[in-house]
Amino acid sequence: MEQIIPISRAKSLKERAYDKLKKLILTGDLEPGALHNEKRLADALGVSRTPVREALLELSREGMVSFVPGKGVEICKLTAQQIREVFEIRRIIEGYIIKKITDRLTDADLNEIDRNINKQEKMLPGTERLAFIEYDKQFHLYLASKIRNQQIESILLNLRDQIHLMGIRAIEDEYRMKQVIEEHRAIFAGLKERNPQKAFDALITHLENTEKTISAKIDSHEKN
Amino acid sequence: MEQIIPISRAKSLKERAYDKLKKLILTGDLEPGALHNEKRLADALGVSRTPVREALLELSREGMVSFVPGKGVEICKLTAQQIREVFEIRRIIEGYIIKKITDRLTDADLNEIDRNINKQEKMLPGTERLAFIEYDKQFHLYLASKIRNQQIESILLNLRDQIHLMGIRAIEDEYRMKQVIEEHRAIFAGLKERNPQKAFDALITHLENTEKTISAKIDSHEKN
DNA sequence: ATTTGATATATTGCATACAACTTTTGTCAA
DNA sequence: TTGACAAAAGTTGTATGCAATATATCAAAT
Repeated sequence: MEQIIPISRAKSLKERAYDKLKKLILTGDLEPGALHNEKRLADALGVSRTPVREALLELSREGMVSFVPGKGVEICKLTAQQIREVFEIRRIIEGYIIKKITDRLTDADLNEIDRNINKQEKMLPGTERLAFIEYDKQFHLYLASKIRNQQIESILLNLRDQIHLMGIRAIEDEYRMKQVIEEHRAIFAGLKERNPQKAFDALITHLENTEKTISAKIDSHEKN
Repeated sequence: MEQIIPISRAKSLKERAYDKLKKLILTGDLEPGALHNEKRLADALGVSRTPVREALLELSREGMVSFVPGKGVEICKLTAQQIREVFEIRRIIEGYIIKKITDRLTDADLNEIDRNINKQEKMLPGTERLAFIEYDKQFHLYLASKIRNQQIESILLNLRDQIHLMGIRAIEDEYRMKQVIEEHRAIFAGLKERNPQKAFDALITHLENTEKTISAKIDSHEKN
């Protein structure tokens, strides 16, 4: 029996350019609102314009950058409207998911979720925002994976980049991090008790609090 | 005051290639499962590979085609799983939308919806599937536009192409077309009465019936 | 007959050159 | 000083050629 999916296929230059650019955006090294052109980005990455261009097209579809005719590509800024929209979608979809999966989760699933929360908590004193956000992503996407609907998963995966971008700006203090862990635990409690409504309510509370935190931070940043 | 958005800006070759290819796929002229290569498609469209390639990348992201290494691009087939997934998302999102907009719709909105249904009905005797599907699209997207969440609209817009593909195969008889119109009227009735639950129930019924029709057709087609 | 390996063929991936378009700059006139 | 207009610079859009890679073909050996 052969391995169908290669363990680690060689990545194309386009994919590497995509990964690299996305990372630069998500870490904030490419500042929102800044203009860049394909040539300069290509030179910086040491490749030609072609793969960079294709990577940028992909990023523009995801809303990370936008092409400005005659000027270059702009690293997208977060707007209050965008935040509102993202969290409205999350409440709809993630809310639906959690109700549907509550009594389907196995003990192994519950353990996995519990482990995730514990690891996130242990890592907390260091205040490594990027790692913290990564754990948050795992928590939410793990729940989504249980619904067995790839298109829903990919919708949430796309939103994740925007959420990451928001998180990187909003989660600056350890206080909110502690809150997040408590809120995750509340969701977990609902799941463990096989109580869909409780899990749902905890999730909505969590999403609303997160949205508030982010909105507050963005508003104060926008005064420039 | 200048017009910010040009009335009809010149479309790039990439955009025209995208439109053309999409049309060919949606009309069924490019058969599902068939393999094509960039060169041949480029020649057929009378442009170079570059814009065609970028159009194909866009289409692959929308799930209309998929790149098969060393062989070409494959026009995607519809699977039973895909149908199930699309309609699950529609129930979640469109269901949420209709509840939220019911008591926000103006009289003008209601008239617009009514006109849409009437036009669709009038056009019916000719049994023009493509036009019929277009009216169906307008009906559902008009409701979606009232929620004022661009990201939700774009999610549904993306699904629309898949729905179109399904519809083109499933809506073969005039009987189902008449049913669709009745179901749209039932949704409209709920909206006009400002009764969210009634509108919601009618929508869910409509979506479930549509899914059943499509699934039945696809199942019988798949026996080959 | 089957498997193995080498060769040939087809296709994409990438680099590069050029054309078309947009913005910016600078000059000249009112 | 301001406005219009022309020239210049910068940027993307597109075509094309070549390299890399994957698949298909065919012959030879087991």
